[in-house]
Amino acid sequence: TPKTSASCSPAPESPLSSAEESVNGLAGDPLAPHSSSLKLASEDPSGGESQPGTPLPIPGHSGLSVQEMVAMSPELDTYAITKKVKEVLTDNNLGQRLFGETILGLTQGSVSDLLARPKPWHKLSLKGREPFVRMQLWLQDPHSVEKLMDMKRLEKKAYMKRRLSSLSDNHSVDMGLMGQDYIQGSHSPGHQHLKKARVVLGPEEKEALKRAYQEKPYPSPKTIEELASQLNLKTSTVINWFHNYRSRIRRELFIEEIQAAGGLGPGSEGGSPSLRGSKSGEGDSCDGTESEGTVETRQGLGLGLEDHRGACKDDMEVESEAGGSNNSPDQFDCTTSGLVGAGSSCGQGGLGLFNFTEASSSGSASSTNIPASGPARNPRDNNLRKKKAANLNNIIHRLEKAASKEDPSEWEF
DNA sequence: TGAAAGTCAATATC
DNA sequence: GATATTGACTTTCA
Repeated sequence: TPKTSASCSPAPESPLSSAEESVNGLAGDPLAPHSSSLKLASEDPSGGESQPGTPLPIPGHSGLSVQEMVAMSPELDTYAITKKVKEVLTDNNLGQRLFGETILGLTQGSVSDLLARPKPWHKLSLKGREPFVRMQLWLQDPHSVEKLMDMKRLEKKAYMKRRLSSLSDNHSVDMGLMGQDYIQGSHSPGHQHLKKARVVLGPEEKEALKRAYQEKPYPSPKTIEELASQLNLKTSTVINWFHNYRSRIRRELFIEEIQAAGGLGPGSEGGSPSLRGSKSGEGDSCDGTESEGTVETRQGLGLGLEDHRGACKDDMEVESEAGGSNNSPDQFDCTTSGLVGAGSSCGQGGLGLFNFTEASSSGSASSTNIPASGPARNPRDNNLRKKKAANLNNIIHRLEKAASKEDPSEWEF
């Protein structure tokens, strides 16, 4: 995991003081967290642990529901947010589980996925945007880290207490450990759940499914049946696999595109996911039908969290507008992704999360996502192009097939 | 209504 | 022990 040290990032003890400064400068912003104060579960009089599904209230915005805040939020750079969150968590040795359960109301796996493969803002539903808004607000809280640390300490303390009492009770069974053997929420031995056996597909099965996907990303029920019987799987497993694979490959391609857009290699920093979003993967990638906005700074936040809409921006165009990849990762806070817009100056005069700036999504000019020409900049680029070409070929193939059949019911999509 | 999005949670991996 | 992966399921959306 690459760790970057932000040249103008705040000290770990106050990771986002610059963000707060910028936020506090927003007089009149109804959503600016002026008196930002995360209410951690440790502050909960009940002392109860925060669980996924019961995220913390949004600090400083008690009058607004999360949904309202999400709806009012300007476009956020999800990639920059997750990058910063990862950085703060790593720097302060805070785990995804604690962060997820306390701040986002999500499980560790979801957090991991979210942090590793954030989707572009404009591709997220309102629900999907919620964790990013929460992350953003968390980042804005100058005491976010210490509160989470307190939480961690409390958890550890409670755990030790449980261990100790179970030991002193001299139970034949260690209740403290036993809970782990039961499905969450049911630690009673009397409710020993039958854990649903998890289907684990073997390499050959996966390979076969992938091959089938290459042939037909949207297999017909008949094909699914055949695949299921050939591989000795349930049809629902095959259906699920295709759903998941389509969804995940789409995200993978998105990440690759981001890196390619910035001329970056794997693991490189600096590309913004929202530079260019695309539906890719199963052949519905940007085909010129998706509108886009102009690349324009949306908001600064003092975290370099500008966002850029550009679903199908030409690679070279994006590269030039984005400023290429010359920016050092060290400059993240100020110049995330090399996308610094007016008003973003690392905590000074930056804009808050909910400070609406000039929206740019209206003026749409469609352009193909796959450059008709232009030299590939790196092997990853080539790879991406090949994938895109394959997808387009797939679309063309299906269209041709469809066109050759008069009866629409015979069309296979 | 079907596909996509979002998430959980078991399990693999580091 | 923490994080990553992924099959399954629920919710949302067009």
